[in-house]
Amino acid sequence: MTTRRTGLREQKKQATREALRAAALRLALERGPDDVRVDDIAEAAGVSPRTYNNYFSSREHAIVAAVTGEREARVAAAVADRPAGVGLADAVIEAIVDQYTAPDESGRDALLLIITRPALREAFLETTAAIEHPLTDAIAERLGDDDPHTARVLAASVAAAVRVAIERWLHTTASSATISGLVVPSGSLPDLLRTTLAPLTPALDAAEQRALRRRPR
Amino acid sequence: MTTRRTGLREQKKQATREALRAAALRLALERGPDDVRVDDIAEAAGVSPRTYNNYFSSREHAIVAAVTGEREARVAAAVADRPAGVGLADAVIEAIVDQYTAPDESGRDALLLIITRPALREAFLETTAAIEHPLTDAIAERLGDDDPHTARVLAASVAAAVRVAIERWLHTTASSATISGLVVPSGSLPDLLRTTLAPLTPALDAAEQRALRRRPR
DNA sequence: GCAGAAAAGTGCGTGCACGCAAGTTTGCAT
DNA sequence: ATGCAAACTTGCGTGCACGCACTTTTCTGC
Repeated sequence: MTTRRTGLREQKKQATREALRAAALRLALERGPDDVRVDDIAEAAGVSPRTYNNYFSSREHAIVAAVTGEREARVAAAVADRPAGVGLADAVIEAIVDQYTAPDESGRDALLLIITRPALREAFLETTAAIEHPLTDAIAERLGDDDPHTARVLAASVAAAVRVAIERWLHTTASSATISGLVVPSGSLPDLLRTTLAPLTPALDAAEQRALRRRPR
Repeated sequence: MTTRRTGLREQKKQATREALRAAALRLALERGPDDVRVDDIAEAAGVSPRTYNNYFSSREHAIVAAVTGEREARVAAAVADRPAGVGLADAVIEAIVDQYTAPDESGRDALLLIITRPALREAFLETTAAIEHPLTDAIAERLGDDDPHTARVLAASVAAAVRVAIERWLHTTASSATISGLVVPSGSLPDLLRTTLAPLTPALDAAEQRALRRRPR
């Protein structure tokens, strides 16, 4: 199940990617994200600047990636892992809530960093799009791959809704963080995700019913 | 109803924007889009290169904008114009189909240009995101602005679905265009849009029912 | 009308993304 | 073992996005 297409090659690749991620985050935390050049990141990770952007298309992506990790894969796995008994909507929503609540990103200050800088917030929002394809597969699995297009649309919609939720979360926490100093009341994120995703429940349910009717197990 | 915030100022601004759009498209058609520098576009439109990207964030956006026009505004208006009797789902879906079928973009060759070049296809896909905010307003209007958040999520989902539809359309037409030469069988786009948007109908209906129950007219 | 404010356009400098064409490492099969 | 092919890295060059400070134009209140 490990994503190991080929041996040594892929290992080094992941190692480089991880080194870049770590270096980017470390430097950003040390100096503040505006005083980090991609040359610095590349040097710290021991690769050429040119190689750097074989991995990341922007400085911001590298930093954000260090915080978000491989969340998209984890979300898809979490959906697949829910017992077949629970409804599709529940499976999807709870999987997402779980993965976005984890151990609070194993780095509060990193999250704070992201929240404050506009460019990083932007990049952070963009990561929501990454769950679309893994989630498509996970949903298609549950619907029985008869109609992969429906799964795709649903996954895209869920991803869009997650984006909206995080947008709102960033909006509110940015305001309150400005006021209260350094408080990051991330406590409301799960609720925000649930309420934002709620309007999509009927669509998920309907698709599930259709699938059951077509392929009664 | 005209977006006229202030007089002469806004006019000149729109004129410049239009000049840039036109210049970008003309040059792209003349020389092929890869041989157009933004300096050329700026020069052709009579502004400095620096001014150019006060208007467009990339060369591709300028070209695509010339073809898509202000579609997002037209979609929102079309939704608002549907009689109050028709259901929300129908209003939204048909408005979108209409606006994406118009007179086939008043320029077949321009569309063909977009379809062939990867960078332009990318930019074209991104335009779907632009309908989110206007559409949010239009949907909120129909739902009675009690809960603007629901409207937002639905609009974002619809935009995502439209993106998926166009992605598929580009995919299929790119293949068939390669084979058959210059044929652009855009005929299937409306159908594609309808089937792709269909899975969202339950969500739109449910939101509408909730609104009706809360605010029986 | 006129003065001051606001906004649009401009010049310049910097950092970055990305294509291309080597060079180098890894994998695989003989 | 060894040679070949594919993948990854690298240097270099080009075009571009964007911040900043400044000029010019348009708007607003007196």
